[in-house]
Amino acid sequence: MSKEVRVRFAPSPTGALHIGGVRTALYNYLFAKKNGGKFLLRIEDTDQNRYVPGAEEYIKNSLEWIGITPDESPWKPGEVGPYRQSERKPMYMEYAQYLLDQGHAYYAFDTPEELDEMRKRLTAARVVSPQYNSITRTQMKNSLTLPADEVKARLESGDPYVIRIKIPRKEEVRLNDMVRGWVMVHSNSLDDKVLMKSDGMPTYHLANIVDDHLMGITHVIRGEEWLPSAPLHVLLYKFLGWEDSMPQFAHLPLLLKPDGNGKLSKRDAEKHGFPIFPLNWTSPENGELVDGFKEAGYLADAFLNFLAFLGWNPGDQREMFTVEELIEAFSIERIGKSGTKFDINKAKWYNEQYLRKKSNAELSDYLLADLAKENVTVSKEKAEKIVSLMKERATFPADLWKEGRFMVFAPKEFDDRIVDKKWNENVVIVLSAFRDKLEAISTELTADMARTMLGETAEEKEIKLGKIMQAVRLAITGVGAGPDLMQIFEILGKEELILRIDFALKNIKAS
RNA sequence: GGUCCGUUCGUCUAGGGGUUAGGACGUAUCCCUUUCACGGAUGAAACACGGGUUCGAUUCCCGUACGGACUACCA
Repeated sequence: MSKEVRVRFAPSPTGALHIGGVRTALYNYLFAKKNGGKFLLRIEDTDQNRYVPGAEEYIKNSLEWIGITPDESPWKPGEVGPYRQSERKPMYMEYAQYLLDQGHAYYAFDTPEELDEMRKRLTAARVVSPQYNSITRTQMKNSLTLPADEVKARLESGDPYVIRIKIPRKEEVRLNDMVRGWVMVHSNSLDDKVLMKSDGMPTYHLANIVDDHLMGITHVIRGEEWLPSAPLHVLLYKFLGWEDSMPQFAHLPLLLKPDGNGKLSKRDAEKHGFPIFPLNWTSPENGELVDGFKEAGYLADAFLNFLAFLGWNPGDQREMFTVEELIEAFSIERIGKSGTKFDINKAKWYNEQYLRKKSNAELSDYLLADLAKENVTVSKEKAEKIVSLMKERATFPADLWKEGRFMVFAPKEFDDRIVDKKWNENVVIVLSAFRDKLEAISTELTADMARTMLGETAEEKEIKLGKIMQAVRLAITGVGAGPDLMQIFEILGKEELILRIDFALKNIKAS
């Protein structure tokens, strides 16, 4: 029997969660659920300088918005906590010490200035990539070069030090990535990465391996930017004696800029006017507010569906998926290898599809909320009617109101272009006569009635209805295009219609 | 520069030794609609290049080009 699948999403609380991060979280979630496993959230806050207040909550809220709440997290601890690396600080030294004892790590006392100097010197000597490695470490101040008593003295006197991994020479490091296959790297190209910082905190590399091990992580699904350091991680598992329980790796393709090349950034989002964060984010540093997908009007299920398809596909031609269906269909084998350019049009398309699937009742809540902001109230029933007319033409819930204001507010101005083109005597004749007929009826106006009445009126006046239809629309709505006019008439009702016709007749002047 | 990863329509992708190289977004045209949108139909549009291997390569191999990631006491 194989052990339970456990995966984790491990972001750093350094700011708003980027859409790529959300996708990583989603894939982890889908994989966990597909395999009946657990999805954990671990906060990687080992860099205290980069900690941004509010970022943790933001991550939590973002995941909750799309409904992928972790099974274990700082807010819902399981058995393997704490779930914040800063709170796990005391746990790491033990493993660093073990590596030290095994000769797989060493103390290094070089100051930042000395490191800088070393890099400058190597660059000047035209060394291709200046790094702290098996060659250069022999010229630096560390427990490999310094006499044992000096090392001891330095440690005892509290000299600042870091612990570095001692990368072996001439060793082939290989790993079998679930999306990329075998990746091989020669240890000579690896450098002696810092494992423990001078502030006593582990670096990502150590913390990550220790935590994944201790938390029973079986699969590491993360962005491709980690691929170059994966061999280092494999070495660490080996040195710590955890080779047998080493998780399987899956490195996800990157999300790329929509134009040109490179990794998708906040800058691109601004440039093209689309969101890049799931939720609104107000930077604590400068108070700047960046729009999130949610606030921009993207529906959670549409966003999730869209996100799932950024680098993955089910292998058949379906593309509308609920979370449950995604879980069912998901597999790492079907994740693509190449980077994915971000296309906001596809996101909009998904949103339209999901918007149309929503019931009028549900959608009317959005409309009612928007109306409330302008201190307007209409009945739920009327709101639903408006929504049913508007939803086929909306991309975002806000469009319901933006494009349908005339359903509630009588137009005060009329589109000049349509006035110029379509407004004439015939329109005035038919509209006036229609208005009087409206006044004469005693029942509620229905769309069918309106259609018949208007048709008859035009016939009586011997005017082609087609010639004046758009002008009639203009008189009632102020604009030249929109949903079926007769349906609008029904929703407006005859009193409102009469008022609007009177206003139009009085205020529209043909040029 | 070095290491690693990648490359099918504009974009996301399916496919995989013999296919009219399929779908979706976008786009064009037409139909529907007394408007616009929705919807429907149809079209334009792709295997980066060069060598192998093979009867045959877009598919396998090698190179080249191009793109990307990484190259911190950041994750």
